[in-house]
Amino acid sequence: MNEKKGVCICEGCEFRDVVFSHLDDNSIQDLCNHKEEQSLSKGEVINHEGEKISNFKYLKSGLVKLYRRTPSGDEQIITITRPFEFVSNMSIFSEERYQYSVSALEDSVVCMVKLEFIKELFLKNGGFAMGLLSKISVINDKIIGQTLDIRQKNLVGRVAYVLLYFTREIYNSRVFDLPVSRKEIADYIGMSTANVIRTLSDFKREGIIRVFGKTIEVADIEKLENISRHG
Amino acid sequence: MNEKKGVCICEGCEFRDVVFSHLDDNSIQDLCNHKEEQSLSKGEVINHEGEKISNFKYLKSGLVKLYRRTPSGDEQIITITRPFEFVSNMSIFSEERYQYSVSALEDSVVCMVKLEFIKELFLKNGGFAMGLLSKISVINDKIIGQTLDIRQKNLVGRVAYVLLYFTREIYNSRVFDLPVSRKEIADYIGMSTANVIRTLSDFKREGIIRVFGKTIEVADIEKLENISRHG
DNA sequence: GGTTATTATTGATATTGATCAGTCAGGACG
DNA sequence: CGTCCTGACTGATCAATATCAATAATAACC
Repeated sequence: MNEKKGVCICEGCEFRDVVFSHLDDNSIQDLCNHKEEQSLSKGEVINHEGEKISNFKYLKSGLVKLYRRTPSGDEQIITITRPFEFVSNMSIFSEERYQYSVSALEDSVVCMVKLEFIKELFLKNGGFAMGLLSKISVINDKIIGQTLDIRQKNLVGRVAYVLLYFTREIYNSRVFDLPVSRKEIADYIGMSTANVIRTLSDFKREGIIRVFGKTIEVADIEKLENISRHG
Repeated sequence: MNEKKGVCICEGCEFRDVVFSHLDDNSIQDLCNHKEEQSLSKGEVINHEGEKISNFKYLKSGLVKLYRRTPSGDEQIITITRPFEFVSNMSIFSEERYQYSVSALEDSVVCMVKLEFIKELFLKNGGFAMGLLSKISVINDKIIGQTLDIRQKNLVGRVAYVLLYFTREIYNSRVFDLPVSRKEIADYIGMSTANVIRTLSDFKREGIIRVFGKTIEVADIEKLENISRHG
């Protein structure tokens, strides 16, 4: 978990456009001086459920999962998301502590700024505040929508749904390396690991997907969409 | 659907403390002059999924359900909530149109202000912006948490969970009139109506609840908690 | 490069929940 | 007061999914 401080290359940061477009160059420079970057390897945890929130964080590169632990000790994955979709946890302004954990599914870089600093900015600058609120709302809506989508489908529909999610939202490619284990897919869609595997095997047998180790190719995306829609 | 305009009794409004505590008396008066109240009878719809968002709305009194329609035409209830917990839809600042529908489960009063007006206030007044963001975050976290809680339980656990939800969060009483049909409970917890009814009958048989028509009394709340926790 | 530990896979079986069909009870209304 | 209609309820059966157990395939590690 390697940390760099103050290295300011914000000019090229994609996130700038999303939330920070309301800041002038001075404010951005100021922000840069307050930011820290953190490189994380696959598997490392970014936030722990229950930990005190002290930084505003966003994902600069990589891929993360947002999850919590159920009373029975299982992991429940809330969402999987890539850069700029993920702004800290949702609740940074309303809660003292993280509601959920976040960890890296691929090597990732997280950018962080002291929460106090962001709060001041938020209070001073209405445009920034509005941009941030919009961003957080969109993320929340996405999570809620996803959860409801999944809830309303059956096993095969859910598996098809995640495959399409990786294809479209995460990798934007019909061929990709699965960044999660079968068990993690199961934790995400709320089904048993054995049945996730079985369903993937079925898809393989029917020629809907091809599997080479961790690499998956979606061969028949229309069929997958149909299954996801009607499942 | 009866509308009153400009009647300003904001001094007594509980919502004021929640979000509007950052406004001075003038701003509040100004806000009052821009607000409209709407009385709705049980069953009436407050927002339609897909409709254009033009007002900031909050629930002054009553009880509402937030729901959407699945592709197959079933209703999927996202949450059931009482006054001050519900601030318009989440996405008022990020989306053009409502993502979900909202309708009244009991006679309700909704207070509304033109969205433009709230946006201006948001831009001008950082404290107000922060208050609003916090409120929206809390609501979102609650919805996400609830949905995850439900997802992770089995049939009996889910039914126990909603009964406890009504007891604790909605009515704060072990005796209450169910504001929803059995089918709505089913749409809420994602199970079939028949099985919801069966489970309620089981609870009745085991002496965990008593049922007099629409009225429910939770007789053994510890047992219900156990079922909810382990179910 | 062999050994060990995980993770993936599959089949058999047990549970859980959905569906279907039918009855019942209560309210709305002529 | 009867009839219609809707929501509540129940039993029987069927379908979906979980669980358990036993290998196979991979990855991790000395």
